[in-house]
Amino acid sequence: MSKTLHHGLLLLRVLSEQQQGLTVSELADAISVHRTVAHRLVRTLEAHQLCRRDHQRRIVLGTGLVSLAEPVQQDLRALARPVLDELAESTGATAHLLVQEGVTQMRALMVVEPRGALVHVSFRPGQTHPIEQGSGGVAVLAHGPYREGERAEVTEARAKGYAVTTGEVIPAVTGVSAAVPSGNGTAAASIGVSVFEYTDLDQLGTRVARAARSLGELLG
Amino acid sequence: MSKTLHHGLLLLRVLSEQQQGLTVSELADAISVHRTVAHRLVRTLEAHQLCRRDHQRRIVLGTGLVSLAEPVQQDLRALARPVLDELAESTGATAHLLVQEGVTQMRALMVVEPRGALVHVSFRPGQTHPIEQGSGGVAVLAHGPYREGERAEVTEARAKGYAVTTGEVIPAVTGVSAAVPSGNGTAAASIGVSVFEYTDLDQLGTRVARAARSLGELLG
DNA sequence: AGGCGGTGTGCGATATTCGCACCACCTGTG
DNA sequence: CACAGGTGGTGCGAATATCGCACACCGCCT
Repeated sequence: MSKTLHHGLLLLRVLSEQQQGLTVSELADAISVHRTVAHRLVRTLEAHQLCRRDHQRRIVLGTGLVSLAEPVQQDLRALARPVLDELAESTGATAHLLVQEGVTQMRALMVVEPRGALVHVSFRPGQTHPIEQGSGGVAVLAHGPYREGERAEVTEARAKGYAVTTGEVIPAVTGVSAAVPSGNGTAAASIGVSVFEYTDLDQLGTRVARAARSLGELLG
Repeated sequence: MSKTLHHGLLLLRVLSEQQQGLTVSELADAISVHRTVAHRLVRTLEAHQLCRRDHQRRIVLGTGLVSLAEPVQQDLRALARPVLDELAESTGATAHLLVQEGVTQMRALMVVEPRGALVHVSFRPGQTHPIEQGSGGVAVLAHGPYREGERAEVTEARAKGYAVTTGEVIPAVTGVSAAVPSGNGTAAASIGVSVFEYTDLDQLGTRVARAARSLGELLG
């Protein structure tokens, strides 16, 4: 593992968690390197437009990152867009696409908020949470074979075709998700909705499951 | 400038331009380093989830990038979202938010496509082009003082309040943009629409200019 | 003036990286 | 079946890029 690159990437992570901007000294402290080291790293990041100085000369993330992030899972996102749009519109709830990250985490890749809904759940793409928690991870786990000691919610989701959890990722918010099947039988993604409250859970579940299936078919 | 970090960031850029995936050897050739060096850099990037192996073991960008890119210009994007939505909806054209990058470039930060339009322009956020070309850059230049030898389009845009160019960024596409004023009189961003053809250019211009002004007021 | 906190820059010591050599694996081929 | 040619991965000594001290500068406040 490259130490210098590692430190540079740590800087980016620190910057992404503190969007109000940081000084070089603060960055150096945050990743436990000498101030001059952080300074040289920042210069390099600036040259790639991954960070810049704001109006107060504090260091913030740069717009080059949107260019880098755009192609990430481009095919999946392009296909998921209309599916999520339709799901958000028909349910009036916030629809999301999650992908498995490693073996223990799920990451939000897309979030589509419904138009016209007076109140709806809102959260940002990029967020991660343990795969055992939340309806998306449960749905992905339920798409795999039965595992000794799995959560009851996983077993139930395998039977029903969709997963439901409440308050595990966002307090007081209920998630309803289904796994997106990929060609070889595995599932590394889920589609779902997040709601504050619901009336007909089963109807929500079948709609989510249908959206997940249709995305799976689009993926081939 | 840190050489190792520089090389790692070059790898990310190469990966972002070739989304079909690359091998370690190809990456090494692309940035002119030894294969083992590229290998070590890739390992470090993988550890930060900035790249991963796809189903064919080829190296592609990782989802960690969406977490890093999310907070970029978060305040500006959050405020611009409803303005762009309204602009795209009312004009039936693709609306975009561009920001100045350095002194010579403009970068697309947001693109909102109209809903329900049968045909519309589509392009990806993150793209950059010279500030002299395209309506967005012209609008930003026109917001500044008169400069000797500036393009006629800039002078005209300063008089009209919005800029119009055709085929300078995307062939056969006409852009109509206005600068987003920021508090201290400078403009580092523009709002605009892209159309294949238009009927009432002046109406389009006034709508764009109104959207840009309203975003400027939101920014304070 | 003087202290303080931040930024930026040479430069020598040394820790880090470089890149060769080597091994393992897969695949198509004579 | 042996072999060539491609990729992936790993020790390890030599080379070099990095580290971090020391110094200078700037703006701000007391």
